[in-house]
Amino acid sequence: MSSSSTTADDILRCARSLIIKGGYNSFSYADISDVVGIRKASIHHHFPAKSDLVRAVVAQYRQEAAAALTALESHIPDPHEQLRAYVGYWETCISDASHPFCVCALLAGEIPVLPEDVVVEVRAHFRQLSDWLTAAFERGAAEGSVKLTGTARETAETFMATVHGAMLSARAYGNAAAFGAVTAPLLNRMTA
Amino acid sequence: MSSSSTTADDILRCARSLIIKGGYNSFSYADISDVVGIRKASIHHHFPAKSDLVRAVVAQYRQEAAAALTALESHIPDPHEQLRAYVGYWETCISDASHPFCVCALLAGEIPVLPEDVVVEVRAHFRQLSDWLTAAFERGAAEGSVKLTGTARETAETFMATVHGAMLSARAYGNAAAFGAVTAPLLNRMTA
DNA sequence: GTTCGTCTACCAACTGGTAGGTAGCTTGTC
DNA sequence: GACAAGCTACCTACCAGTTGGTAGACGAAC
Repeated sequence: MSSSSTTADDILRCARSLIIKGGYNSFSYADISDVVGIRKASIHHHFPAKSDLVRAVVAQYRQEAAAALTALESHIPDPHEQLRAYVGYWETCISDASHPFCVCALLAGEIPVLPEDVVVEVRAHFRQLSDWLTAAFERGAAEGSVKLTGTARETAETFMATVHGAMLSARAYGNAAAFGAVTAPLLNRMTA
Repeated sequence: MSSSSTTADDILRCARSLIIKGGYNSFSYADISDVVGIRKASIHHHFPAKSDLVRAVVAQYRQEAAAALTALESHIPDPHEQLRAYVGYWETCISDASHPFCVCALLAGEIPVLPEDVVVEVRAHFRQLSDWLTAAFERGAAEGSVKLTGTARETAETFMATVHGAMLSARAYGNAAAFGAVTAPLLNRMTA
């Protein structure tokens, strides 16, 4: 259970990037089999059903996101700069095409056709991110470095939605710069 | 070509609502066959390949959207109220669950796995909507009823992204009210 | 008498998933 | 130190059901 089993990690990594490409129904165990260099049946050994695999991908993603947001909080004291760093992270991911979409934002669009346990994880990610953003806006407003529109929660929800919509626009236009074009006014407006 | 062929329309309508549910790869000709009450092979008579069908769905959707936006423009003179009406339209669609997602916003997320001709249509919708919003913001700013953040184009792109992200949030939370919670601050902030 | 819409009957490829076997490692016991 | 037992990770071989798509026949309508 410690570390040796890199195969399960390889499968998770591969599944993640396939999900980012086109969601739950856009990939199969055969696709993973090709990339990881393992037989289809062996994937079922690690993740009995497809829903198990995708749930594991989202759970791992959420854990990493939580850790990254906590790290960001401890490295950057100013809430305004934290929000900028969050957006900057995605700007980098999109422009180098390494990880050009939030796993949960993509899966959220497919929720009506997703297995229930995956839906639960996706929903939890939205709550988690909204909570973090709300806290940042609250501190920022208290310190006077950030301007709210409505409550901190409302401002955070609007902020999150805009970032997700910006990912969609970048894909639609086939142009990574579209992400920055959307988020730059968002960040500017944030300043009191 | 005139009107008699309602079957093709039935197929288009059905395909549209299936796409709204979960995107390109979440439905099959068999699903449509069940709903429309026609054999799979007969669907192929109207739309030889799946990409033809989906391209037609998006093309029809774009045409309807263009007509609706034009109508909205002629009925509501004030640009600020036009933008409010646009958001209100989606708020209604989402709360009565009749049509709870923009076809093109959903497909945009899946672009890397979509047939090229569908991608072209989706991209065209984003341009079309962005143009309409930009024009509204330009007029609104000129008349003083709307406040810009950056250029009219930038403001429009941010506005569009926020509305799309709000659809995603409503799905993720499983709560139609989440759409309004995101868009209310968006509309309030718009006021000079 | 040809065009149109639908049908039945196929198809190969792929889907997620299962059954059963095997090689290698670890563990407990004599 | 030998050896059986159990476990893990992988394999081949298979499954039924579904996928998008085709061929060709039929009746109705213009």
